Amino acid sequence: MHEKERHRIILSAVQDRPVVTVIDLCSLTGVSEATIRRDISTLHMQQKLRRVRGGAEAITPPQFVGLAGRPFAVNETLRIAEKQAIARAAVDLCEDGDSIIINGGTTTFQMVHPLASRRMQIFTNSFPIAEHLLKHSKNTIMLSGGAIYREQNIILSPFENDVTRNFYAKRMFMGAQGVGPLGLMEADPLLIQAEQKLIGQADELVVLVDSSKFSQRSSLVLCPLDRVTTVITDDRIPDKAAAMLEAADVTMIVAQTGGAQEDEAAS
Amino acid sequence: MHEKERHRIILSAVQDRPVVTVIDLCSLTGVSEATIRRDISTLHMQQKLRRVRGGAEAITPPQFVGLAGRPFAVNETLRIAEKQAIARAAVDLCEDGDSIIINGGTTTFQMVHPLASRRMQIFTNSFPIAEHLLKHSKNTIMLSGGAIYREQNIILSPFENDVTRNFYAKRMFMGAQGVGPLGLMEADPLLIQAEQKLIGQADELVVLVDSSKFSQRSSLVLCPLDRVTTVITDDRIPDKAAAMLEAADVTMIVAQTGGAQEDEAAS
DNA sequence: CTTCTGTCAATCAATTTTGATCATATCCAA
DNA sequence: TTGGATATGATCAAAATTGATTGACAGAAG
Repeated sequence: MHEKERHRIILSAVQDRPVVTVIDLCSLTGVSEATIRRDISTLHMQQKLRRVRGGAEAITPPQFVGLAGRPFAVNETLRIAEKQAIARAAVDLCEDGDSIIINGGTTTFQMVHPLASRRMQIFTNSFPIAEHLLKHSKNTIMLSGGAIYREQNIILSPFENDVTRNFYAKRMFMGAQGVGPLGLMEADPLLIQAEQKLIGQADELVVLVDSSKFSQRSSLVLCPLDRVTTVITDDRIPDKAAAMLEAADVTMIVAQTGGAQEDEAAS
Repeated sequence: MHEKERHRIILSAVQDRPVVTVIDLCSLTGVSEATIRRDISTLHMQQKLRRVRGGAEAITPPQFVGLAGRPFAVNETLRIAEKQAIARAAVDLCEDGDSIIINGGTTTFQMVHPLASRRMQIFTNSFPIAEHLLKHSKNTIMLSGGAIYREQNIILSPFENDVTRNFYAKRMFMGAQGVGPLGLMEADPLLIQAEQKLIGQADELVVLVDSSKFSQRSSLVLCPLDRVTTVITDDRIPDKAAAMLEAADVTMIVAQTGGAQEDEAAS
């Protein structure tokens, strides 16, 4: 058994379980404890795992959901003011009693705050959105089934015939990584899959993107612009992008980031 | 039981209720009070929780988020010791890597603490169980789709062809309102519907019921006894009930409520 | 006021884990 | 094949963890 082989086995075992003991790894590899300890030391130096008393544990990627219950810890605070203004404009499109679909994302997540005082029927594939609305609102919440992907914070089923197909709404709200002449773009294939599953279950497609997204380009095209009914963005949208949207016959709503809007806050 | 595992379980338990006593954590982990106190001290230094007299509390004050916030607010504290012992025995049946189904309920919810240090595939229709495991464990979580019923805390889809049909597991764990000669009984038709949807997706059916459930009678029969593989209960089970289970060829596991119990069961 | 109970810190013994050392085995190149 | 370098296994002392015991202390009960 070569060193590389053992290291692969150790790393594999560490991924399988929260903690692996030296003894476990001994019986797994058939070598002595001393060797396993040396291997763990080496891998610890290489940051491939963390060494703990009695064995090793997987290096924990920065806990996204763990700490204060704040999902999307990294992205959450980026352009927060714009996202909140955009999300508020999105909720303003709705009335109590409406059925809507909300696709998971950091921008759409901001819709939960204005939605807290509403009573609507909300279908989502986002666990944090469902969680928040469940705790802080009286909306009816419907959830798509499937596996929970921790990194993306969405629920996705690999099957075609799930409950998603049985829910139909007037509007669907979603974000995007970028918006260009080719349409909506996304970086993560998993998100593409989740979004394409929901598109088609609603009449109108409302896209929430802050103005920086018009200069973003990603590798994967989600859907063409003419499928989009409305784009909500902030007031720093480039003229060229506005023209592009107009040419594609997309309704554009510009949310004012400034304070002009906040005294008529709905209760 | 290694230090990391204990810490996971302690943090998991602390999130569950406003305060956890040292004794609780002893029976939950199977180690001595001294060790638990040392662990609490360590976690207190790490700001992972706050240390209080008699035990520990979460660093974030218990969120008072209305009725639906704390799962099962009323039932939660009833017979908590029995439920925890039963739930622990249930998790002891499983090994890392297993696929299981957990039906929502107050007893099955207690499985989340011993599950915190596991790495398994878990399918559930309970939002609180999914939420807790997502935040405090590394298990793979799969969720059934549908509407979230706030009172029962479960997710239920009225459709036949949802993702539930695509998940199959070795074992399914569930609670019940009562157990009698006719079989498992439940009071809420909604719960019946949810449970019947999951029964059949697993080989073995493991029922978690504290001993008081053998004198309960409810109006609705969920399934006959011969569908049940195993019943886990506590040591106050009446002889008559034990005989009934034996007659029905049901394996019975009696979880010891007291602190001194088997801890060599693992692996 | 006394007693009792539960909690906690300190201490000690037992066990486990670790680090270091050394002898042996294996591999690679000359 | 030989020589040297490296990897492995075994052994043992040091260090860390754990469980049990003890006494101190605070609050409840009598």
